[in-house]
Amino acid sequence: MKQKITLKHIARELEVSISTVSKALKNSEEIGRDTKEKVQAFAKLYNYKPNNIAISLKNKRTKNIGVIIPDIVHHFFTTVFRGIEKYANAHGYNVIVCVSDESFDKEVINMELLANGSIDGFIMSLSAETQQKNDFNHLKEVTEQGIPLVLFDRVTEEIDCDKVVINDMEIAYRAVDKLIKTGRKRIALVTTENYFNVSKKRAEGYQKALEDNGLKMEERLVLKLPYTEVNDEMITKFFDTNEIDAVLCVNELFAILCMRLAQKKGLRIPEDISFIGFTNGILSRYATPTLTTVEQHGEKMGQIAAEMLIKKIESEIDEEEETYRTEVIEATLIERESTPN
Amino acid sequence: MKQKITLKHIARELEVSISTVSKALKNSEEIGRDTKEKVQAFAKLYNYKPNNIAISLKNKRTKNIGVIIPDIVHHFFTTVFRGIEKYANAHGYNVIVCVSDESFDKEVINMELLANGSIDGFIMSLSAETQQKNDFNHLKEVTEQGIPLVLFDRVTEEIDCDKVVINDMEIAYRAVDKLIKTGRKRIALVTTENYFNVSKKRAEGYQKALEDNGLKMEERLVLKLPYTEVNDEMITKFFDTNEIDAVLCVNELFAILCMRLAQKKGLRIPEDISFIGFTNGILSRYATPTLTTVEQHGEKMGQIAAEMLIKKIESEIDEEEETYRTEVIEATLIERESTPN
DNA sequence: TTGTATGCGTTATCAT
DNA sequence: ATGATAACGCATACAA
Repeated sequence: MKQKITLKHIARELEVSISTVSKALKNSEEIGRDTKEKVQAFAKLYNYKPNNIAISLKNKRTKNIGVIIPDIVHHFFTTVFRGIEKYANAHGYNVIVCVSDESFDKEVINMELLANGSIDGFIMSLSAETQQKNDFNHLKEVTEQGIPLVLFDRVTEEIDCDKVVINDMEIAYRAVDKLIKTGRKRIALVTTENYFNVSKKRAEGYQKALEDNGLKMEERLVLKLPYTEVNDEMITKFFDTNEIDAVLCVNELFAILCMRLAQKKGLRIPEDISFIGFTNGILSRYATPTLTTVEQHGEKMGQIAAEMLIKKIESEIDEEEETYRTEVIEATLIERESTPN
Repeated sequence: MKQKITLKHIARELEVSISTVSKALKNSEEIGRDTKEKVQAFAKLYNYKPNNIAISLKNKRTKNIGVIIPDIVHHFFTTVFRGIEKYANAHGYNVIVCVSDESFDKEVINMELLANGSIDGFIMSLSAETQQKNDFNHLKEVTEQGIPLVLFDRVTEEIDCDKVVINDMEIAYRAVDKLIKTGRKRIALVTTENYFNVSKKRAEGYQKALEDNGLKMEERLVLKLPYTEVNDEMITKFFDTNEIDAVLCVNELFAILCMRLAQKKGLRIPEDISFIGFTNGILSRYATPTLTTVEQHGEKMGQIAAEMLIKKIESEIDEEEETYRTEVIEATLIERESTPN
């Protein structure tokens, strides 16, 4: 087992001082040509690489980014993560991921753990429970310590920091408007409990589009499903007790589930009923029929989040008069078979 | 901005020495009751938390695990990752993820970077390119340095280390055997290029099942698709030029694509043709018809990999007579609508 | 009971 | 041109 070699080893072996070795390896002008060559050759031979931890301690810079997301087995988050990882990696940063699992406690614990020197900044999306409790003290503490933070998608106005979101309201508006333009009049909204910030925004867009087109929003055309463990009955009952000719779903899975049950009921898609879902994931592309969706550009979102974070990390702005941005990414409607054209 | 507080700050403020503070916070018996209380109270008040980096440097232990996977937007890897993350987190470890993006170079670069002190051990699945090149020097260097390594799924026999795999050959055998038992005779295999270790194993199981049942394997019933950018034509042509009554696909996506095109051709599933795919992902559950698949138990795989790694990290075994295990997880056949029952 | 000194691996400042 | 020393934050063996 060849142990990792350190400056000290090289120094001892070559009978020079540690600082000479350090300088020689950095090609410092103040070291003699032959000494430099000797040291560099030896270092190459034994494959010397500086120890990251020691450098982190010295520089008070870890070159690590902490990413905290609610779930990793989830197309959208995965996509954002890819964007983060790519950008970070290309700029010399590594990524430490913690999954909050939609739990407030896990989010807090992980955040505090990483905040003790392991990372230079955070990128995160709030857990369901955190949004529900409306408790953001852990975020506040981190920002007060001067650790840069970027929130994406599931954000909160309670915290002053950089944010990346999509134009949820506008794109929901456009989606519903589009449904109306194709003659649909009884348009349902399938959503989650509205402590989800994004769901709320999407519902607003839905409502506004209806009203601007002279339709009024009916509560009974809004179905709120639990975030996990959806059961078919709720959906079936919803379709049975309402005449519906179009549906906007706040996520892909809800849309797929609804399409299935609607089809089972004998409805033809898109002739009798149209569907649009948020999250342009893999299901949308391969469902039958294929689903018209809102593309959230997750990878771009991640890339921008990473860009904002690294900029903050590397800028030397004197606290206080700090300035924060909220970047809004334009979502795109991807039209497929579930809506007529 | 309240700066992170260190032992030094506390010591200075309380006019005691750093080591007294250090010991007091560890509740050492050798510190006087009142001093301890004073220090602990102060530390709590200012929310003192030891700096992870400093501890890492001291202990030569980072409590970080490096995970290198080919792709993160991929159900199987994501699932394994979740298993790793959960287990690691529950045992006090954080996870640094690097995505090799199926590239040999990225794999090498990331591995070398992390190996310089950032992590205590690696969990990885080989990139496509690495398997193709059959070059594992980067793995060899890491293990020679005494850094524990666990390979999963895409493994190689060239490297001596712990491994976690599924019984690819057996489960492929069982799948094909099952197809035969339901009367199928012309069974196709849709696979990738066979430098993928797992694909090769699955092909072996396929062939053996045929032969054990008195059928012989025909090359023209084996379709090799490129790993990315599959085009429909290749598949269509394959179905047009061959009479086929069942298909085994080495992944979920291939199965979904094939099912679509078979249906387009007018074949009924599973009456005219059955399908079984590897990877029990989200597509399988929501495709029409739903797909019978091989469940690879990714989360369990990740959990076991993490368990093996952490055990190695924390064991004090004297190099040399080290012993490595290969854990084989039993895959399960999940029967759905794409096969008759 | 408390404090001093040393070391983890590196770099930077200041001698020589 | 080279080396000694201090510092990053913490822990611990050893003195006092």
